[in-house]
Amino acid sequence: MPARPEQSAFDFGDDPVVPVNAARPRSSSTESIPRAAVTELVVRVRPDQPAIDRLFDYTVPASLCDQIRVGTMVRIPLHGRRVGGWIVEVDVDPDPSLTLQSIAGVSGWGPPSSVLELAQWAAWRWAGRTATVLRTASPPRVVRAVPRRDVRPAPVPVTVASDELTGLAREAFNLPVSTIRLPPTSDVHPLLVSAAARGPLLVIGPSAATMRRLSMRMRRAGVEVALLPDDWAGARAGSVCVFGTRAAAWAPIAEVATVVVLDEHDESLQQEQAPTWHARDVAIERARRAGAPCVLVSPMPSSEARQLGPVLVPSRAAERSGWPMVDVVDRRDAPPGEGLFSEKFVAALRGEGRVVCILNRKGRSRLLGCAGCGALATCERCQASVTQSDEGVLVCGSCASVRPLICTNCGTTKMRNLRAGVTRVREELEALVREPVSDLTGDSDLSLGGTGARVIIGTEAALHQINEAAVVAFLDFDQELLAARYRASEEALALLVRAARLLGARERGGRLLIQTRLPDHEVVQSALHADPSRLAASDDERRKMLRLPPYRAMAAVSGVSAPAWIAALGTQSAIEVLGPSDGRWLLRADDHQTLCDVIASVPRPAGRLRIEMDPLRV
DNA sequence: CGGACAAGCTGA
DNA sequence: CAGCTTGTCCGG
Repeated sequence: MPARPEQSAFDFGDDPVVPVNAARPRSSSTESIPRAAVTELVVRVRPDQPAIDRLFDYTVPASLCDQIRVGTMVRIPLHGRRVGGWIVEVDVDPDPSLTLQSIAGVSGWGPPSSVLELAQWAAWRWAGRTATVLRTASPPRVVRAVPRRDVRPAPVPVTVASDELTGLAREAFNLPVSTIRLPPTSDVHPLLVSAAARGPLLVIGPSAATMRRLSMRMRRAGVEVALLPDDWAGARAGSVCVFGTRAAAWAPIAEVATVVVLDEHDESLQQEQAPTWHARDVAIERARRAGAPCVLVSPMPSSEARQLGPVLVPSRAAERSGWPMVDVVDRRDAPPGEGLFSEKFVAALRGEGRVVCILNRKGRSRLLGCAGCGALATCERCQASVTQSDEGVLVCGSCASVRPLICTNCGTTKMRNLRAGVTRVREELEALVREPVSDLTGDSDLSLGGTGARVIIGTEAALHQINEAAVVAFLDFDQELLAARYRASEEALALLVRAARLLGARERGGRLLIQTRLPDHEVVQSALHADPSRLAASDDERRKMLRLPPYRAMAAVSGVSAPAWIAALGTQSAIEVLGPSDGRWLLRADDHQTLCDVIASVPRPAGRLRIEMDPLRV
């Protein structure tokens, strides 16, 4: 393959680049005698160590001047050692009382200036350090050169049928922030093609596999695409569509005409480690700064999205066809002893095609009772309930001590499994269908061989690892509906969305089977009627009443220096301090502006302090 | 972050 | 009081 022409550092168009001879004499009002006609170029650098949250000035050797621009990654001498850093400003007037050192070298290309500024905003918004965010925004490996790209006209979409979706898209492109409610199995490709016709497009979604697939289809449609994180240099070259997962919110593009966030409701769009930035919110701010529309897409728009802008809804018929058929198995009057296998489930199991059974409990048993005296099996040390591991021994859920399978009350070794886990249910299923049944949990490694079994039982991890099924059955959906998390309902519906994608559109005939004692629950009803607004309505009410996000801004504070920091925070009328519980405080304010400003105003003591903005658990 | 330097602790 | 640990400061 012929080598691609590489562009030299200074014929690149997006940022103002310093000409080689930019080192100009600085006019200094405090000096009456003019300095030498040519002084050295001075740059301001942010070190890549998050703990050093300051900027430092350095001179640039003439030999490196042509590689210097805002964002360039450099090595700098600092306090007797060398650290990395980003140039944040070029040609600055340094404090004349300082003697500057010279940068030690240029390591490569970095984010454009707009992303540098966005990172600084995110550091405020999620109470973190700018350098932490900038690391995410920087190339995974050193980028020495960026490909030259001839700017070509944006491709005209190959007459995408002027269907409903493109109509909704046109509406969305005229709004700063909006959400398109697209059912789980519908195809977003036409939407992306019409967005790409508007100019540089940024597409962010939760799944790397999906983003790869969508980017390849886009390429086949004649659009130049850079897929992150691999093609960072290609994205940096500009005039291209960029696809990627949550970190792509920091894609190194100077200009963007449209930003699209797919599966906006998905929790994996939020970073788990602090700062806990959310790709949706970064994307919205980014689009706002660029004057571009931000289009959120989701089969079940989050309450955050509903708060941020209008939700554009397809016709009832279109939405219905994008959800699978749902069988709700009402277990309220299940005969005792029927266990997890209802008649309807057994019938579905005996049909054709792959059956994926979901039970969010690992191991053999999560709750055991003695077959002799009826006592619940508990830990000898801490009284918590014990579970039975894959190996058959009893393990305490809270102190992890292990003991053999014996009743501490009467000495019997016969135990009744009151809440079976995946390992045990796999054996029962195998006995029932008389064919091999595979189990699949987060610990399973599918890369070796994969599971060829027709019937699969797994935790929700199975929904990420299998991509096709004729039936998906939730054996105990109440566990999801009743989980003690404030987002439990949304998380439960998100599981049904995942399941729907294994089944495909309604016309394919796949069945989504839900065993529950709460058949009237909004989550179940939303899936049954292909109408997520049923959950949305009740969710908004509840969140308003309980003063939860998005009606309030919240942050969780923990870590060894949390008590000291909370003390320094004191009592302020603008924010409410709750806790501590388990060494964790909750802060609440009317909005992010208030909460973030207060947090930023309190200096951080030394030691570990974790501030989790917009926590998933409160 | 991590090097420098100071103050504090230990043992003969 | 040397020799070592622990803590605080600060960087261009």
